[in-house]
Amino acid sequence: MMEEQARIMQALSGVTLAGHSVQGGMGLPPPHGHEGTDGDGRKQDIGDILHQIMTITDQSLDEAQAKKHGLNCHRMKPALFSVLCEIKEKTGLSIRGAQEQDPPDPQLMRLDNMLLAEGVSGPEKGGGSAAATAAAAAAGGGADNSIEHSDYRAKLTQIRQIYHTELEKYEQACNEFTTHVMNLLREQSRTRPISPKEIERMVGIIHRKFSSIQMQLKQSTCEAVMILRSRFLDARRKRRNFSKQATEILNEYFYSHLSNPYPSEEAKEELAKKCSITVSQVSNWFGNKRIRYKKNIGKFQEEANLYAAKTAVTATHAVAAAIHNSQANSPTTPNSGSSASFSLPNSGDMFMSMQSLNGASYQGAQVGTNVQSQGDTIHHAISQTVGYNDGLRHPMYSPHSLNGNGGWHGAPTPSSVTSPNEGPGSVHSDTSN
DNA sequence: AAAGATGATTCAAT
DNA sequence: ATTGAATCATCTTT
Repeated sequence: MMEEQARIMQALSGVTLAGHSVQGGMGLPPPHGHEGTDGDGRKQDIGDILHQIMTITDQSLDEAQAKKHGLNCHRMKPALFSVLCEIKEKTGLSIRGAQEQDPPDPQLMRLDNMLLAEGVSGPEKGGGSAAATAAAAAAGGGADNSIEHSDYRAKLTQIRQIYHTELEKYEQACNEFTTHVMNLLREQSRTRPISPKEIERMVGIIHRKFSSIQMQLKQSTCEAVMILRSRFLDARRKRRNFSKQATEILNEYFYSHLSNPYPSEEAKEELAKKCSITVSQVSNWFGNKRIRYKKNIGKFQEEANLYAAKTAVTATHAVAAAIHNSQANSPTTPNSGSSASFSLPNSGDMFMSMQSLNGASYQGAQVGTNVQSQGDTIHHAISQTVGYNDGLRHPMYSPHSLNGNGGWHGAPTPSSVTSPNEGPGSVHSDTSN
């Protein structure tokens, strides 16, 4: 692309450098064969001209120069010139009015904006890194990536350099070309009337042409940046497993809320903070976890037992305290005390953990009234607990754990009392670790 | 290198 | 807007 342009420039400048001579040559042909012959056989004209140019000799050049000088000094010249001016005045106006709009190309603006946003066309250093970090933040990751960034930034800098040098070349070429054309026109203006407006218009045309070329450059630069981004910043390509700790936390939450593993927005935020990942990553994780768990519960039993036991250890205290609490002031006062607000309500899951710990022994001594209704969940827990107690689980997982029809969403625990109150009061006290 | 695990994305349904 | 399901692309394990 640029090469062509350069070549064209080369050629043109060659012509213009020899400008005087060529003009002389142009004037050389049949005295009446001037530049207005564009009506019919243009190709033939070009062929003729080429032929004439090829056959120019020094001698003929001198002759032509002499002739030209003669014409310029002709006594009738001023008069003829003014006539030409008049004619032009009458015919030229219509042309001029037609091409007088310069709408800012929306496409170009879009490209410009994007390049600016991407830090390609902006200021040298700050723009690039700012855009890079912004993009990184958007892509998710957040904290870990800095080494990959340097690579990305290096490539981006490379692109920016190429872009700038090319742009500069374009600018320079445009300027050179413009000055050449203007020189040409000025030279010609001695023999034919050329108004400044016309020159201006010509310059405008040239600039438009060049800016369209620039747009191509910008376009391809944009593409390059996009490709680079997708290569380096697409999180899918640079997948990093979460830290052991993070999966630990997530799993704890998941298995301790197995009856309804849909963390609220707040819970997600808290989990995200604890795991130093983003909220959407938490959502992803739970989405994947749910579907994969449901898809093959057997495979997750061990894990489930593990985390059930783990949370049970901590939950036991809580539940025990709660039990104590509720037994202490069973009559009327619920549990609005300032002490641990283990709002028993959400203990549907806690209870499950208890089950895991104590086996079915707890069945009779229900705390409040609420737990009974969690039939399905309890079954689930029990089935898992059995496997856990056996040490090595035989494939005795109960596929009905998810409510037979499949689960969480389709039939959300037919229970009436306990679980629904996950709503306002449940601050999701995930003090599970 | 093949197989499995895992985080992310896409698409349709709600 | 959120979710389930399928799928992709990568990482990890075997």
